[in-house]
Amino acid sequence: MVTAYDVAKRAGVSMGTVSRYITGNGYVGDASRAKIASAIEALGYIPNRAAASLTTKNTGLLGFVVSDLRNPFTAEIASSLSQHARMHGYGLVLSDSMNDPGISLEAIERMRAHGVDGLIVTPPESRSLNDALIAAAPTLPIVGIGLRTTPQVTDLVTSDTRAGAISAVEHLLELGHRRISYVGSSSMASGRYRGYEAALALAGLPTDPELVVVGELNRASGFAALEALLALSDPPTAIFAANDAVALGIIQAAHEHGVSVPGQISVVGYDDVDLAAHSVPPLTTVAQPLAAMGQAAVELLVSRLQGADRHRASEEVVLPVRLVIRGSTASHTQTSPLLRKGIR
Amino acid sequence: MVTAYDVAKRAGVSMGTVSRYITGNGYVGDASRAKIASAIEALGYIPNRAAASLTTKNTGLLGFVVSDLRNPFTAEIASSLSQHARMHGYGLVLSDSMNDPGISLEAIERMRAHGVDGLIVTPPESRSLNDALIAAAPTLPIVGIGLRTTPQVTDLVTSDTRAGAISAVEHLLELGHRRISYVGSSSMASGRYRGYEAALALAGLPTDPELVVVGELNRASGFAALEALLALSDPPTAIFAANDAVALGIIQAAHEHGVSVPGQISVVGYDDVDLAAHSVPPLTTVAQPLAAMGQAAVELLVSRLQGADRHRASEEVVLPVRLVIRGSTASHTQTSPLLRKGIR
DNA sequence: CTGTTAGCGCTTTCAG
DNA sequence: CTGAAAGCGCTAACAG
Repeated sequence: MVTAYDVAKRAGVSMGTVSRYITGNGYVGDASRAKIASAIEALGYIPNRAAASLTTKNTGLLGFVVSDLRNPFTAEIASSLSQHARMHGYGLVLSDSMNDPGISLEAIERMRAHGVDGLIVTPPESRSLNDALIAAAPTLPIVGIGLRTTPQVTDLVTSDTRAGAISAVEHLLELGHRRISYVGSSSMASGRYRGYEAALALAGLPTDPELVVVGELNRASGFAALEALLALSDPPTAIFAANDAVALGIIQAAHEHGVSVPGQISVVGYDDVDLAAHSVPPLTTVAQPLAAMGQAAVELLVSRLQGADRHRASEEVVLPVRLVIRGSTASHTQTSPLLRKGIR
Repeated sequence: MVTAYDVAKRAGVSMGTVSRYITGNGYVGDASRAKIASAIEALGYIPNRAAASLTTKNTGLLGFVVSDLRNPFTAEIASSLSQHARMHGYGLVLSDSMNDPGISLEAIERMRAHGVDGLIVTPPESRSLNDALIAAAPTLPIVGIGLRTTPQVTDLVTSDTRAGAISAVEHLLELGHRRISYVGSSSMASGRYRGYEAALALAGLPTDPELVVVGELNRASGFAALEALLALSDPPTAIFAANDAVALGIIQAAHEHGVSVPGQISVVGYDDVDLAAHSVPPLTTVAQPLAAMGQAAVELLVSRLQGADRHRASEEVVLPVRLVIRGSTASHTQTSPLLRKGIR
C-alpha cells in the first residue's frame, strides 16, 4: 500500500506538507505542490480516510437506513441521496431494513461502528427505532425522511401532504364535482384526510360521512370501496383515494362493473407510483418530490455537519407536492348520469 | 467518545484483553470476559472499525457501484446485496452512477479511499470503467453483475439468458406455434437471440429472416415491430420480445389494431418488470433471479475476502432464470385466424 | 512556507 | 490466559 510517507519521500518533502496538500489546510508552495502532485500521480496514491478519521473525527461517510429499497419510492430517494452525498464529497453507507425494526437497530449500530458522520433514516416509526434514534441523536446528527421521533430529536424532511390532498380535491371541485368521496385508512388524522376535509370546507361543502370509506391502503380495499359507494342511493361523482393502490383498485372495480372512468366517475390517487402512468385510464395523482426530499435531507445533514452550530434545534423542511393531471379525472358536466340508473 | 481504553480501565484489565474480547482472537478468561461485557454495556462502547482497519487492513465495508437505482432491477439487487452483506457482517457503501462512467470512476476512487474490502459493480460496460476495474483488480477483489471486463479480471454473476430465451420459445412451441417472431435489438450475438435461434433449431424449424425484426429495446420500437409483422403476407402467430418494454409496445399496438392478445397472437417478454404483471393481458415473461444474483455476488466476494486464495482465477456464476407464464400466451389451436384476414 | 512530533483507537506480537 | 508496547496512516499543532 502506498502511503503519504511514500509520496513525501518521492516528492522530497515532509509528510506534513503532503498532508497539507491533501487536506487543503495550510499553505503549500508551488514547487512542493508540483512535486507532490507528480509523486501522487506516479505512485497512484489514494489517501486513507480511515486513518485520517482517527484524527479528524469524521469519515466522510453518511449513513442511510431505508425502509424498503424495493419500493420505487425509497429507491428514488436513495438515488437522490447518493447523488447529493457525492456532490458534497460524502460516501453513502446504505442499509435496507426491509421494514424490520431489528435490522434498523443493527444497521444503526454498525454504521456508528463505521463512524458515519450523520444518519438519514426513513423506516416506519417503531418504539425501538424511536428509542435508538433518541439515544444516538446527542452524538450523531440525524435526519428523518417522513419520520417523526418523540420527542423530536432529529431534523426532518417531509412533503406537504395536506396541501397535496387539498390540491387533489380542489382539482375535482374545479371540474364541477360536488359529491366527492374519500377512500383511505382509518387514520383520520392523516394529512390526506385533513386536506380532503379542508378543501371541502373551503368550498363551503359539508363532509358527508357516507362518502368517507375506510379500509386498508391497498388495491383490494379500493375495489371494495367502490362497490360500497356504488350501492349508495346518491353515489359520488368523484373519489379522492389516499394512495394509488387504492385508486387503482377503484378503477379496476369500475371496469368490472361497467362504470366508466372518468366518464362516470373521476378518480384521483396519491403517490404517483410507476403504475399510475400506465393504468387505463392513466391516473391523476399527487406526486411527492422524492428527489428533492433526498437532496434536502443531505443538505440538512451536511449543513449541520459543516455548519458552526451542530447543536441548533432540530429543523423541519416541508416540500411542496405536485398534482399530476392525467386521464382519470374529467369535468362533472360531462359525467354521464349512468350511475344513478342503479349499476351494481 | 468511549474507547477500548475506557472499557479496559473500567473492567480492570488491559487493552489487549479487551481487544481479544472484541475480535475473538486469542483467549480471554471467563472472569475478564464478564467484566469486559458489563463495562461495554455500562459505557455503551462501540468499537471503532476505522481504527481497527489501520492494523487489520480491512474495514468490513463492501462497495457497490450501481448503474441506476431508480431501475427496479438494480434496486432489487441492491436490496439483496444489503441484506447479504449484513448477514456476513459487512456494511455496504453504495453509489448510484446514473449510467455515467465518470461518476462510476469517481465512486470507485472514493470507495478505495474509504477502504472498502471489495467491490460489486453493475454499470454498463464502458472503456473507461473497464480500464479502471482492470487497474483496481490487482489490489481489490471485484465482482461484476452482468458485467464483463476485457480481459476478465473480476468475478462474475450473470443469469442464463440463452436458456431463458430457449424456455420462452419452447413455451411457444409447446403451445403449438410454429411461426414465431423475434423482436429485439440489432445485437444478434445476444443470448436472447441465440436462444431463440437455438430453440427453433432444436425443434427442427428454420429461422425465417422475415420474422426477425430489430430496433431499439423500448416500447415504441415494439409498437412499430408489430405493425411491420402484421403487414407480412404470412404473419407470425407468436412473438418473443427481447424485453418487456418491447413486448408491452407490441401488446399496445395489437390493441390499437384490434388484434387480440393472446387470442390472435401470443407474446412473451423478458425481464418481468413490475408492469408486466399488470398489463392487459398480464405478460408472460422471463424473470431474472435478482435476489439470488445479489446473494451470489456477496458470497463470491466474501469467499474471496475470507478464503485462503484471494488470488485464485476469476470465477463466473450463472444463475437460472424462470419463465413466468401469465396471460399473453395461448395455444395456437385456439388462435383465431383473423390475422390472415388482412387486418390493417 | 515547511519539517518535526505527538497522538487518534485499535490490533498484534512478545513475554510472562 | 494477560499485560506491555510498538506501530497502522494520517493530521494538527508547533517551531522555525
